Amino acid sequence: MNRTAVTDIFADMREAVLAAVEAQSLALADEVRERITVSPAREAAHGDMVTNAALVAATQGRKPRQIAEPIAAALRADPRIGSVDVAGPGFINIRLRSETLLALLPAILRAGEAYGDSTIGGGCPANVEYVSTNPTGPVHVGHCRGAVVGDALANLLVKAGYAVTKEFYINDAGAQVTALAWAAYWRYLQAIGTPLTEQEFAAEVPGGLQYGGDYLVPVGAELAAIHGAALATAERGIAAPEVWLSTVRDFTLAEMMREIRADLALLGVHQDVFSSERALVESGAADAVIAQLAADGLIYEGVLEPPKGKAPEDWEPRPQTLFRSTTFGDDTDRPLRKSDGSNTYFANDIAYHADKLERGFRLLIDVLGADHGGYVPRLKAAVRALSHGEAALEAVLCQIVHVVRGGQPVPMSKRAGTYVTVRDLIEEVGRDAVRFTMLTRKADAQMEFDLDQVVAQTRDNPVFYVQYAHARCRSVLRAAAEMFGAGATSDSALAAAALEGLGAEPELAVIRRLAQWPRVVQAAALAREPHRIAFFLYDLAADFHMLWNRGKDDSTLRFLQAGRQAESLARLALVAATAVVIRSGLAVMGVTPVEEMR
RNA sequence: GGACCCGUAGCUCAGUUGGAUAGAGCGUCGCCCUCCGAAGGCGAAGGUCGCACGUUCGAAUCGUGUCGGGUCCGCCA
Repeated sequence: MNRTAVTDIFADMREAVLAAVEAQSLALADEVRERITVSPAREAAHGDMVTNAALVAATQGRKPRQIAEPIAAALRADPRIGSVDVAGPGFINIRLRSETLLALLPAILRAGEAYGDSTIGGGCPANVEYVSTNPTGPVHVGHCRGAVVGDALANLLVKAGYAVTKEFYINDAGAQVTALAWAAYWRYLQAIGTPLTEQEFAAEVPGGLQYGGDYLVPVGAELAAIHGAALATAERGIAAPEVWLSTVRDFTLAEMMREIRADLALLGVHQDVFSSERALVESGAADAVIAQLAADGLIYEGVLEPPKGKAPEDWEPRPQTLFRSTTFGDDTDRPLRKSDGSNTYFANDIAYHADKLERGFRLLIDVLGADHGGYVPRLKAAVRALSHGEAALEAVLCQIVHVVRGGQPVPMSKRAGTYVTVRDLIEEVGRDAVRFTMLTRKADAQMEFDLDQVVAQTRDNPVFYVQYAHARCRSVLRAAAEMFGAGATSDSALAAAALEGLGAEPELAVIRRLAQWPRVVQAAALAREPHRIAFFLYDLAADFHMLWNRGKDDSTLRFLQAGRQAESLARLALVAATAVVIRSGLAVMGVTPVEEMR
């Protein structure tokens, strides 16, 4: 649980830079200090790292280039640094001694997959809520992206030092659950041999028969096996709801949640807490939280303005119980009670988030579909009001996924129940391809999921490309174990290998990339953007594939040097460290590293 | 009418939270296997970062406006 920061050469060098700046008797305000960064050089000609320290610390009297030079001089005294120069408007370019870079390899091998762990989360209790759906059917591709993004984000936050709980909110309290019960009841009547036709049955259902998919057929059969004909009339027709509704509803809900959890398990998603909206409602939590807000003067009875330009036909002003969300930046105040006095979904959701706060979470992240974007401001307002500003709600919005095959859209019809389920998707392309591909776009960008591309074994399929790099690493290490014995080629043995033979440019390029892993983790965690991990791994794989191919032209770059064990082990340390970082990244994404391609 | 998201190479997308000459893949063209996995690699061509102002040493990134695409907007959850 407790993550400790492991080697982070960028953080180390930033400390050195700050010390060098302060040695120039430059007083740094905290906000100036914060803005000083040490980042990878964009171009190899600039060295390994660049800092903006002189640009940031410059004042009217002291121009960037003037203060850069003494800072650079101070840095030159650092034994880890090879050379330092000042360029452009006042950038300080740092080139590390190659020994400094090489020393990362044993550090990475000793740390293993813990390399990249960070303490920036500070143990902050964080709750990541994702998938949260109406339990009315199997998980389909629309939920899939949120499931993967939420799960990877939670993993990422763990790696960054947050105390994370993964949570699922079961929306099991609304009218659609009653509709689900009717649909299951229909399958039950069919199972016991009702004389009713589907049309005759549907005519009796309030709101019409929904959820026509055949996934409820087994549920109906099980109900029949358990209850026989006891839930129907003597003629096997529709009995009074008091006879069957709560029984069928509860049973069906349990079955649907079992299905959903099984689907999520196929995706590799295992959440810690499942919270029931129904349980919350029945406990009276919504009324309690409304009373709490009222005590703070944030509740009033009022009439909302109709939306401008798009007033519904049947609009008529009605007094409602309203929450002053405008106090916290929302556009309009929001209703908590319907005109019949029952609570809105929003009221229940406030109670749910109040519950999270009571459980001690200080960072709440909701992973939602983009169609909930308009709902976020009122929820943020509620969390700010309830926590008196001590906790924050953040929303990660996932845009829609279009499934295509060979450029043609795959039709999805929810009404017919034939829409693409996660189960179908995983059967076709595999769990790892689904998870990785879902993370190859920013969450808030629309995505095309091309069924053909994600199984293609070419460079334009990032899943394959990254897996291939790892498989190549493992392949070399297997060959090395044959050659030198498994004892000499384990990660721990390689961590002790002498590294003098290393240091050619393509090798250093890989090590520079490995060096970035901790700061990638931090930046991705702070931005709540797990997709950055996927792009980092793709870049690392590219560096590694390049090195591999350079070995074809230049035999000194080959990993296995016949008859030269010391040189081989030095290169194997680089290979093993690369494999470690790929595994570390894939672990965040929830993707299995493969030993060989098939 | 309003809110949120997006707009970067012919196409699909990154861009390290304000840094230097804006990067990948696909597609096009030209190369590299006697050799650890060529399921790969190297190179060339391709750009007014939608547009216009503004903020400052410096803008794809921040602000305002505007155009285009998407999502949403009181008793649905």
